[in-house]
Order: sequence, then C-alpha cells, then structure tokens
Amino acid sequence: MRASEFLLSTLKETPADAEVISHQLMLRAGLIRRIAAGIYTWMPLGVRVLRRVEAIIREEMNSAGGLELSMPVVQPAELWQESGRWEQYGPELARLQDRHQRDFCLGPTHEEIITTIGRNEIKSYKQLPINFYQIQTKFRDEIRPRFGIMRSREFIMKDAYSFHIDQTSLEQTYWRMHQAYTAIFTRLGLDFRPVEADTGSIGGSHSHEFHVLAESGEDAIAFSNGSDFAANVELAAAVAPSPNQSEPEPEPLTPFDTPSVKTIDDLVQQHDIAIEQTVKTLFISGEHDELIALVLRGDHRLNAIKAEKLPGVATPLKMAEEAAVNAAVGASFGSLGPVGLSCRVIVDSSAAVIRNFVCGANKQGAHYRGANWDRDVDGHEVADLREVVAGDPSPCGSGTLEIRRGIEVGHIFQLGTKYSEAMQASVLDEQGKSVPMAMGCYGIGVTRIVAAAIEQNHDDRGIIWPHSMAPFQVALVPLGLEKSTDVAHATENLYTQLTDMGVEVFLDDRKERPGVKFAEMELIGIPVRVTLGDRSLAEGAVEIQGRREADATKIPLADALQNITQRLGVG
RNA sequence: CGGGGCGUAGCGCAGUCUGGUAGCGCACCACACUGGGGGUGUGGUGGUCGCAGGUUCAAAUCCUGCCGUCCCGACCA
Repeated sequence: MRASEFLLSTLKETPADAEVISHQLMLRAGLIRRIAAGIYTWMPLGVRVLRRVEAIIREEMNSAGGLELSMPVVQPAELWQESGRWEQYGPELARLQDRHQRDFCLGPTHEEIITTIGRNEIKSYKQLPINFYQIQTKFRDEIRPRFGIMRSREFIMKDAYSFHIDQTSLEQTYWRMHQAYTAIFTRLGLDFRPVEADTGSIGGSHSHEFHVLAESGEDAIAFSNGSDFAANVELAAAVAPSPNQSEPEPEPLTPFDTPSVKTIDDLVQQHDIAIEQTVKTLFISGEHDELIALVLRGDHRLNAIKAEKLPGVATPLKMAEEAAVNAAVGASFGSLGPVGLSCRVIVDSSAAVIRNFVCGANKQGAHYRGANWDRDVDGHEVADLREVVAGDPSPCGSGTLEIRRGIEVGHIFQLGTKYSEAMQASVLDEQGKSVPMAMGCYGIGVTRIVAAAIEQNHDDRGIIWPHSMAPFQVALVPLGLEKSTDVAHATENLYTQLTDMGVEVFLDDRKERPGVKFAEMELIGIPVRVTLGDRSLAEGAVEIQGRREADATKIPLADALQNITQRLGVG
C-alpha cells in the first residue's frame, strides 16, 4: 500500500473527550472515529487491524472444529419471548418494530437464534457434538458506554455455541475452547490470563474469563504466586486467618466514648487501636426489605457479589438507608456494631476469628472494647463476605494472592440445558429417547482486543502493535524520493520484493519532511521501519528500526530483505 | 436514572461575566524558502457559535425549553 493511495487520518492533538490511552491513540492514529455515544466508524487503518485479529480467531476456531455461520443482527421478539429473555433482559436490549408493528431486537448475543438452528437442524445424537461460531456485530444499549471501543454499544464479537448429548461431551468441548482461546491470545501477542469466573445464575461447573492484564482494566483479578490459580476477585474465596496463636484471655466488654468518630480510620487514629482488631457493621436489605447486618474486619471491603448470593439477601444488593438503620438500632453510621442487634447478623469469616474486638456500641458516639463472639453476640452466622486482598493466602492452598487489573476479552461457559429446555431443542439419544441438548457458549470481544492490545503496547510516541495484528508489517520511508533516483530505485525494489512475499508494506511516498513521516509511522505503530535515504545508500545501506528499538541499525542493501523477513519471522 | 462538566471550523481552545462586524493555534490549499525527527514565512479555504423559542434597535453573549456529549455515582460506618 502506498501512502498516496491511502488515507492516514492522524491527529497531532488528543481529542478532549478521550480518557484512556487506547482511546486517545485509536483516535490520534485514525483507527476509529466516533459517530454517536458508544458507536464508531472503523477507518481503513483500523479495519486492517480488525481483519488480522479476526483471521487469527477464525483459523484457531476452525482448527478446533468450529463451523462458521452468520446469524442475523435483527431478531424477532418471539424467540426472545420463548427463552424468557424478552422480559428479563431489560433496557440493554435495543428493541424496534418493523412497518407492521412486529417486535424485533438488535442481537446483544445469539443464544435464541442458535438454539432455533439447533432444534431444527439437529435430530440425532449422531450429529453431536457440534460447535458453531460467527464473527459479527452485536448491539448492547449500555447505560454508560465508555473508554472508546472498550465498552461501546455496537461492537464485534466472535461468539460460538456448542451442542452436546451430555455433560461429559460439553466439558470436552469446553476445554478444547479453553485451549483454542489460549492459542488465540498467545498468537495475538497479548499478556493475558485465564481466570475462574462467576458462573452466574446459569450454573454449570466451570466458567473462565480471559483477561488482558492492564492497569486501565475494569476488572480486578486475584492470582496465586504459588500456583496457576487465578480468579476474578468477584469470585475469589477469602481465607480466614487461623486463630491458632496464643489466644488472649477474653476481656470484659467495655464501652467507651467516641464522640468524634465517624469512620474506622477515625477510630483507629484517635484511640490507638490496631485496625485488625476492629469490625465494621453494614446494613443491607433482605428479600422482605428487613435489615440484615453484615460484619467485616475494619480493613476489609465487602464483596457485593458474595453478599448477594447469600440466601435471603435482596438482589441486587441494596444498602440500607441511614434513617432506617437509625430507627431500628438507635444509632447511626459511625457507631454501629453487632452487639445486641435483634436482626439477622452475618459475620465475615475473617472477622469471626477476632477476639476482644472493637466495634460500635449502637449508641451514638460510643464504641465497645473487648467484644467477643458468642459471649456478646448471639446466633450470628458466619460466611465469606469480603473481597480478597493482596497477601491473602490463596484459596487453592498454595501461595499468596496478588491483585492485578484486567480487561475481559474472552469468556467461556457451560450453559447446560437452560436454552435447550426453554426452547425445546432436543435430540434422540441411543435409546431413542428425546433429551434436551447440553450447550456451551464461548465469546471473544474482537473490537475490545484491539483496545486492550494498545493499552498493553504503547509508548509516548504511539501504538506498538504486536506483529500479528499490525495494520502493516513494514513501513518503507524513502527520504527525498522525488529527487534521488537511487532512493527511488531501492525503494521500489524493496517494495516489490516484500509485497511479492506477501508482506504488508506501507510505502510512505508522500512529499513530507522526514520528521513527519517518522512521527506518523511511530504513532500508527508499524513494527518495522526501513529508512531509505541518499546518506545511507551512498554507503550501500538502509536503516532498519524495530518499533521498540531506540535507534536504527544500518544494514547493507543486499541484506535488507533477509533482515526484514527475519524480524517478521516470515519467508 | 442521579450528580457534575462541556457544546464556537476536522482537532485543541479564547471570546459569554459587562449584548455592538466571529477570533487564535494545529490541520487543509497555494507560493517561496527549507530538507534525516511533527521546520519557517506570505497569502488563502472552511462557521446557520448544538437546536427551538423569547427579550432587544442589535444575541455566540441575557432568559426559557429541548438535544447531544464526556466524567463520576452502593458501602468502605
């Protein structure tokens, strides 16, 4: 590709409304342009990147036995009513009507369609297992699209759905997909981790998310430094410290005045108490809008997902109003504690092993010292409520946890028979009996991968593409092209040779100053740059510089082709 | 949805308080100089100042309504 026949839409200045680095660089490099909130045009340069990502996904899906198909974006309401999701899905599902006032939606995902295909086309266990996939546009009317393409409303997803005669077969395909995903993200050159994830209301024995590690990630992931264990912090089990040290004698329960204590920090600082000896008490709503007290150690955070899963707790989690707490307990935020409560009390397992703890006295401006479970608090329950923190022992039993942030680019899970039962997708088994098929589903955020790759690979000059997703592999930068026949010849020769080998070359034949060309090639992140100028050609050399390298290396013109292909790992 | 910010040329912004000919930088076009890291100069192109209504001799500016867009948003007792 020649620059003179291409459109580079680079910006010198960063658009004001882009916050994260990938969004800024995607706009500056001219990969995308915003059309509406969470809706973008992919410009020619961006599409080249997308297509390369898609090609890798397609290759790995095909070799893992996937069958590519293409399902409609616009989907009839009837199918969604059948699965029950027309009502369940909520406002994220974009709905529309056709000219006959028939209801449709824009597909946010395709379980309904694929299940329809499955039930119509698959009749016998002999046709199973089978795994379909597509790479296609999805629409989700997000409450708040943000970070450019990272959380957009319209996006491209690779979604796959498998059908099975039983759970065993489902698990086989599930792990095959796990392997395929590992192969895909490895080939894309991303630093990623598969992590155990919430199986949600669907159930199933496994679910894994694939996260690209990046500070700007929206998810927190807990890793063990002593094993392969990795889990979304939403899910990671917190291990309570074992109380096997010399147990202190129980002290008497002693109230003391804390008129200016509003927070745990105040308490710790003003009264010289170790934060590990304090507990905090949060009130949430139960299913019948009654108060439930949750007790955590002062330095721990509530994990809302864990709390929500407790029987009897309102979903989604709802914190109690201050007024309601005050009315029921007789004290307000800042002086609350578990002693003497009449409501249900659930204590985090790490808080439940503290002896002689300090807590609010349920009397305004007062706390207790020397509080002890069982003696002072009756009939409390113990559960895992808190978010894990760095340094916690790993729940797998080996090593301690480290917390990193990640961008979720893939998610695989086992659907079981949820959709096949709701939509009567059954086959005859070996006994001639009709059974609902087990299903799995496997997603990859194709557009999000592009943003994630930039988050992970950039410097102050711009994007640094992994070789496998670069829009062009080599930039040829001739200097003084129109004045020097030497430069012109060397450039054309190299361009032809590389192109003939199937290398994607960007020939910057514009009449721009060298600095402009260098800056733009770096901004758009082409992995290998070859500079051809009279200065080096006089010595029979060209200059080759990898995008991550600080300086160019002079290479004899005769060796240039080999040097380039070596760098690219092709030829 | 709640809170806050912002809408003036493709991008970044000033002008709005205090009404009086719509500006600056980048980009773009032409020419000249320059020619190995976003160069310099001269001259240009491009705007119904988000939309609608109102006040006024006069509105980017004041008033009302609407729209768009960006950021934040349980608790951390």
